[in-house]
Amino acid sequence: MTYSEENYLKIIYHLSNNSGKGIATNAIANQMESKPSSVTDMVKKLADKGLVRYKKYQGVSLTDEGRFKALMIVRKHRLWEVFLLEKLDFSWDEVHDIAEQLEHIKSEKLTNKLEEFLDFPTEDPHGDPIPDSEGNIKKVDKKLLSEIPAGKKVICVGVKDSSSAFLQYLDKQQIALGSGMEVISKEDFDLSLTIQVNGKPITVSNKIAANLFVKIL
Amino acid sequence: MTYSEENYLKIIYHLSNNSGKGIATNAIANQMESKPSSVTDMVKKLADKGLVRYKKYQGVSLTDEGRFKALMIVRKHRLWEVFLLEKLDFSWDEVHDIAEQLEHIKSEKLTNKLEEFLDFPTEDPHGDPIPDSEGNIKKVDKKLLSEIPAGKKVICVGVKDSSSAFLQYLDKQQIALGSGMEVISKEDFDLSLTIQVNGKPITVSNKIAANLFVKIL
DNA sequence: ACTTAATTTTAGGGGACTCTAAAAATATTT
DNA sequence: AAATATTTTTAGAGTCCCCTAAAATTAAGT
Repeated sequence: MTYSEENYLKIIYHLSNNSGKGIATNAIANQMESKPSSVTDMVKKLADKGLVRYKKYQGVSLTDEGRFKALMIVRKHRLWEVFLLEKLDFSWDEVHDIAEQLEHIKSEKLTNKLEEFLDFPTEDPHGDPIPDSEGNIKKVDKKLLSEIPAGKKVICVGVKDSSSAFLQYLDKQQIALGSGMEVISKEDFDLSLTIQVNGKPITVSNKIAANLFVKIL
Repeated sequence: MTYSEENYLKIIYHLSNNSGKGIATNAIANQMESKPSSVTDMVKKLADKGLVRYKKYQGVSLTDEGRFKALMIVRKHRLWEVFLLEKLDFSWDEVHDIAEQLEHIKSEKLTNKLEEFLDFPTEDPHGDPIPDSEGNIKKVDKKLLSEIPAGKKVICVGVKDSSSAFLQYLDKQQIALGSGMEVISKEDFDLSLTIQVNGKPITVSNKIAANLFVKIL
């Protein structure tokens, strides 16, 4: 598998999560920062290799083999993120970009030894579960903060967007994985939330709330 | 810089070591496991970028900028080798191939943090010096075992070939970096050597001796 | 020095991946 | 349901890197 094929598989995997429908060419192109026509070409190639199912104009979905391959890339990505944070002292907003490169290193033995070196972590620094070497992945039940009604107490368990900008915002607000918070009120007009964190109330936009995963206590 | 350009630079660097002459197209092609015509193409590209000096039929040599870039790749390669051996418990015959991939990861910060994590090693598992972040590299004075006359006592300081096959042979003979040995005799016919190692004499072919670096005591 | 051999370069082409522009199919609107 | 808008695919082309085969240059042998 080439670097590019791996990236396509990974993105198709990330877009697959819920609905049973095929993934749209356009959606893949947006994530890949490429053009729909390029996606069509690549998707045909992946279909020839048996990694995706594809019918013209009907979108794409992963085969079992494709899903497994994607999971192995996600596995490597998240293990390297843990390594960068825990062993090399990177901050959680720096690890993603470097892991995008490291996820393509091909050596099963390396991946497994790295996992052992890190003491078999089950989550990466953004709260996402790490698949094991068989491709098993823990399903975490989590909701977006934007979907929580006023009055509920929650705990922060992950982020949807792992861009530097967003993660640095969270650092500034002293919000980390494990932070407890309570939804005080929700503004109907712009869907912004007022939440109680670290003992004081703060207001966050809907865009913020829609990128923060929480678990209801 | 692309993956391929980096490999060319690295190989030109390794071939440059002594003579002041340009490196032959053929020599590069052999190391790259590609064809001379491909080398000509790439070398033109590198020359356009100011990384090598190139005149038709005259061979290639690195510019200062090219040399620095090559040193940074070598630096990454050797640091990752140390990581694999010391932290992940790989054996010295396994680290080279994985490091060939890891050397292309682009993040100066990662390289420097890795170096710090490993406690600023000065040599890789094969005895080769590790360039620092400014591109300074220690010159080690070492000779090939094949050039040592009978009667001299030496210590093993490195290998020229780092293929699995050769390193596993050394393991089998219980020869490692730091092993002391004495040249007992040299056979004129095939240039094979009889050497005293670990208290007992063994005979090694010229091919073996020409791939083992030693320092005279 | 002249012929032969080896090396190196050019010429032309192929595969992987990407793009733009135009055509085809599907979705949406009225 | 017809017209319009959107999405998706095809067609053709460009870049990067590699190849083979043939031509040019340099090196070696007699």
